[in-house]
Amino acid sequence: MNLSKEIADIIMKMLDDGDSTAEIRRNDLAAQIGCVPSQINYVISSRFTPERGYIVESQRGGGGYIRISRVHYDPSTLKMHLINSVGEQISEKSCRANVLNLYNNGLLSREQARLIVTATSDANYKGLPEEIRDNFRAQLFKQLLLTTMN
Amino acid sequence: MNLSKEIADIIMKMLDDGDSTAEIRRNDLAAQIGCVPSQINYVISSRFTPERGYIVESQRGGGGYIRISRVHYDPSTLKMHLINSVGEQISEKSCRANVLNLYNNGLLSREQARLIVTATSDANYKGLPEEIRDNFRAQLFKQLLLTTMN
DNA sequence: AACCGTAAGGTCAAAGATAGTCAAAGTCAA
DNA sequence: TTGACTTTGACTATCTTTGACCTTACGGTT
Repeated sequence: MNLSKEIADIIMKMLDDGDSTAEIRRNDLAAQIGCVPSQINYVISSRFTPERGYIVESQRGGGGYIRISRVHYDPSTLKMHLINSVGEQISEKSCRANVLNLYNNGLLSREQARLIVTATSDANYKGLPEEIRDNFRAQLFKQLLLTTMN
Repeated sequence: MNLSKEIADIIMKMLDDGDSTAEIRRNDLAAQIGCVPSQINYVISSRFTPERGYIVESQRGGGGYIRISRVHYDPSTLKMHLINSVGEQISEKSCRANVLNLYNNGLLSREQARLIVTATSDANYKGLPEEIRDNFRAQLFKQLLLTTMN
């Protein structure tokens, strides 16, 4: 297992244990794991992002800390944001990434995610003219997202 | 036996052994077999495709991996019969009726049924040439049903 | 209050570690 | 001979790890 995952797991564990809040001392954690302190920052900025539903606060100086908390956004708000941000076209890749993201955030069930990925896969667009696939996908993707709301 | 088959066999074996999931490290496997790493990609993209019931996830960088999982389905279900009975084309109406039927028989969750109806509605096929809509719908419908079979 | 030293955490870019893509070359059966 | 499938490797993209240097906070001292 790589360092980043190890660190992420530790933080996750703390979040699950307590009240959805993990407070760490960067240097101590780094020393405990045996890595450079900035590695902690890397893990936080790559995995505990606001998009994934985390809020991070920190304080420098003596008695400093990093506090990570998990928040729950209103699912339909997030989905509406996404729908609005998808333009007239979307690539298969980008679509898939968005679905994965929603799934990881618990905004789509596994079943839903799977169906949406299938419905927006180029593999199933055989026979559709290349130049309209991304348009069609965008249209369908937005509609499918809407279907998962309410 | 050629390389590709050898690699495919190894992955198949892993899928059979465990919980229908095989996680490999591309470079290691390539070294073990004695081929270039990209050969692994070739095997995966030619044999472990979504159409054949596999889902592939991967991660680059340190601690990277390729994870292949199989979605299995029970061929004796109504779904399989239905899939086999859907030909090259299907109308929106017929499609909807089938979904409703599956739902009423508890073979699809409400969520799933809703998504499939949306994905196969003519309302979302604006921009698609009339003459290919039913073909397209049939193709997508079958694939979506497969996706729900896991 | 102003200053200063120490104790945190923050940033950023380079180096390292994997995986992905693509096209050319090879193989083999029809 | 041809076409589909396979094999290779150069090049690319992405994620991780590390370390040098920067900024901020707190607590004494003057």
